[in-house]
Amino acid sequence: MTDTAFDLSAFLPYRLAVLSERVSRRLSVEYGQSHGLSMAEWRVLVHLLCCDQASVREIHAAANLDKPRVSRAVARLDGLGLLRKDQAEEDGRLVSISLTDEGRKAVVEILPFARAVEDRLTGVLSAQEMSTLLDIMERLHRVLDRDPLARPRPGMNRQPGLCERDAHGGDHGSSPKDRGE
Amino acid sequence: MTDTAFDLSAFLPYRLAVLSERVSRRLSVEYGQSHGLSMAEWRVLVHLLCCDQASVREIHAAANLDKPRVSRAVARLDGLGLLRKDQAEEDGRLVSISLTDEGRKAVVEILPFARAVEDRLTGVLSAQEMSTLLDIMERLHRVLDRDPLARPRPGMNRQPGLCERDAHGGDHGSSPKDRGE
DNA sequence: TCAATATCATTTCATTTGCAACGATCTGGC
DNA sequence: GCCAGATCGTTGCAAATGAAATGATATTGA
Repeated sequence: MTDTAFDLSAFLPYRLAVLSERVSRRLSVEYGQSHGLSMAEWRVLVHLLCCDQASVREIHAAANLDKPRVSRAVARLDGLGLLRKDQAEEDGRLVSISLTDEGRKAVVEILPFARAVEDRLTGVLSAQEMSTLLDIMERLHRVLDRDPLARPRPGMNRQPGLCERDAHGGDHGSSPKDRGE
Repeated sequence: MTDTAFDLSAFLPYRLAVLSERVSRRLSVEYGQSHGLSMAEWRVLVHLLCCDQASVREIHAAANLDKPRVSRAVARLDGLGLLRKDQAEEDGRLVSISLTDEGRKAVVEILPFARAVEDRLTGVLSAQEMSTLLDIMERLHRVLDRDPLARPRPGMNRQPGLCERDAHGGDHGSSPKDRGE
């Protein structure tokens, strides 16, 4: 048992972290340097572009950001005039968040550059490799889905490509408390 | 041109970030709850187990941690008695960092659990899928290697599995300043 | 109707983070 | 030998982070 032999650089969690961080940082150049946005703010804007109207909770669930981060990102974007916060009519607790024209303009401006970063990455993969990669990632997620010590998977639990529209239709989760949100 | 259609959950950088963060957080349970270590501290210990003796700079380069993080992690681990800081003889600037027996004991204790997390992940992949995944990740890195706006790739630049032993043999980098470290 | 509980968004607060600056040390040219 | 420039590790400091607390609103059940 050669238990003391361990190569960090071959450790899958480490490799994933290194690649992911490098990609994320490269992407952040596109929304950071040109528009002064943080990653959280970028994700909020992108999600709103797709969903058109969402609550803090929905963004939290769909963009892999904890609630305080969403709340602060939304507050700053509101101050910048990139989005609007309206009180939801059907539920006084919810905040209905939607892009302003200026906000939409900003995202649409950034989008091609973000796509370009992604395209350069996917450009070195064949269609089948891409499909294999997504399949592998999905299966790794499923391992964690079965692991009680792992966090629940964010967003994209339901049909992919569908932007959650069931804002208030009751809670799907099982945990009784506000814990962990 | 359907420019306003954009699904965050299908965006590769986002998918990578979500998976990586979930895996990292699951792993952190193993070294965090049992030994009260942070991710930086865990990586420092693991690197030392392999390299046996290293400087802050080497750990910084090999473990994907910026210099202040390494410095602080090392300081805390020193306070916990898990490692030792000696002044390097050949260069008064360098600090020679090495595990204490207690430190080695701690890593070796954690290692099986870390491996178990990795094994559950890799367990759902065939040998060929694993090989494909590593190949794909390597190619994605190479895209960023060619991108001047991306960060240089950390560590594992040289032969994989080789623990850097060229502590003071001159600088390999090209940038003239202390910038970005 | 009213009390008990749950959910939503925000805020509080202690900690962590990361960039830049710093002092100390080493190297190379003169 | 000596001085300019580079590198090493640490620290300062402002900003980001995240767990828990808070206040407000909804829902449930008696």
